[in-house]
Amino acid sequence: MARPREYAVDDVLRRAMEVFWRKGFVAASLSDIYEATGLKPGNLYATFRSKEALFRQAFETYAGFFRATLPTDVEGVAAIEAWLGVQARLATDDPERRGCLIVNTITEREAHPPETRALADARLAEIGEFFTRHLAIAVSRGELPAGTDQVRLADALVGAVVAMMSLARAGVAASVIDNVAAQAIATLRA
Amino acid sequence: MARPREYAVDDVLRRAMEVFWRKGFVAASLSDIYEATGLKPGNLYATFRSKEALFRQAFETYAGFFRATLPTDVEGVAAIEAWLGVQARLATDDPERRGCLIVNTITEREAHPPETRALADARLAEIGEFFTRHLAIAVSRGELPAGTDQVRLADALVGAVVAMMSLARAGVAASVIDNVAAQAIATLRA
DNA sequence: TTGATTCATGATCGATTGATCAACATAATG
DNA sequence: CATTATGTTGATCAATCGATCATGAATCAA
Repeated sequence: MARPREYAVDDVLRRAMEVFWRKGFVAASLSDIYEATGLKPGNLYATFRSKEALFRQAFETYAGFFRATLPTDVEGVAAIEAWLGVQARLATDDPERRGCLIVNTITEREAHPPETRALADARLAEIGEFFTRHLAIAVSRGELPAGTDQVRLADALVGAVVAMMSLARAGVAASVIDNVAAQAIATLRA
Repeated sequence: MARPREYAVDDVLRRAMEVFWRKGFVAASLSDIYEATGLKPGNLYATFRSKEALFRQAFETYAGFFRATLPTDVEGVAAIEAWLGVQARLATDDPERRGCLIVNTITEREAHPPETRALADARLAEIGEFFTRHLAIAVSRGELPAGTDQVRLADALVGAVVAMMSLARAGVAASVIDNVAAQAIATLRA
């Protein structure tokens, strides 16, 4: 073929992700994207079909980073505790308090076509699967009582993560977010 | 004076609220508002200074309805349980799954000026105050142990409500939302 | 009835939106 | 070197955005 790209697609996606994450999909204009990425209209549209398609790829870029925060060196209750702690730290450490792009996208759901909604649904489901898997391990190991309502607990833990991210974006005190995580962890120890 | 209004301001605010609630502030165009309220541009701007000012009043209209869901006939643990149940039911019963305008607004925070952000902050704080008040009552009544970390519990309960509303908008199964509420209630009974 | 005052209407504003496209640049291929 | 193929650029598009304003209608007070 001919003429190689002068930029890395990954780099552009990461920069676009930052814009969408901070401003939201609707409020983020393509001018914002041009400025953040250095791309020009024609170029961007040749590489990424549309604003919506670009968003989808930027969203998946975010999902990749998000997935990378999941602990891999521990299992069961320890894995759940570790990840809640990581999420709390990430949420409170961000000076811009952007929250989580997945949660933000869910709130903007109305503005997106079905394909994008499905993508957000799938990423949210992944979070549930993480908890479901490690709760099962925890019960099988005896870290949690055999009678534990694993589904209810998993749903509540998803709720805790979603809450931490929403509250982070609200700009509440770090202690509030820490307390949501701490209370969720305390429940596991009961 | 002269010529009375042909419409009730309350009615217009309620209709505008519905639009903002469903579509979000940025994605809701004034055309949407004109259609929903029947008002014409000049008229709307004469009555409500700007889109942002209209939103603020519509937001406070929502806050009024929201506040009205708080239980007044019970106190302590019973009040908390009752309200979590009411919120779960409202969230899952809504066929449009709009979630909560307060939570939605927090996510759109970046798009709003300081005044509007402060309004959203204040409404979120109200939720915390409800839990704080009834937790104190619960402890003083002996419904909860004296050593209860009331601040942590209040933060977690705010988190539960925020989570229910975010998850409602995500369109998750009603059981997930019910489980978030149920787990929060279970924590109070431990 | 007249004058004053408020309300209602819709055309219109400049700005910005997401998106397109023709022209040109650059690299690999023959 | 010429051809082919892809990448890059920025002018430009129609549509829509939030917002304004001149005009006329409607009501009350005098």
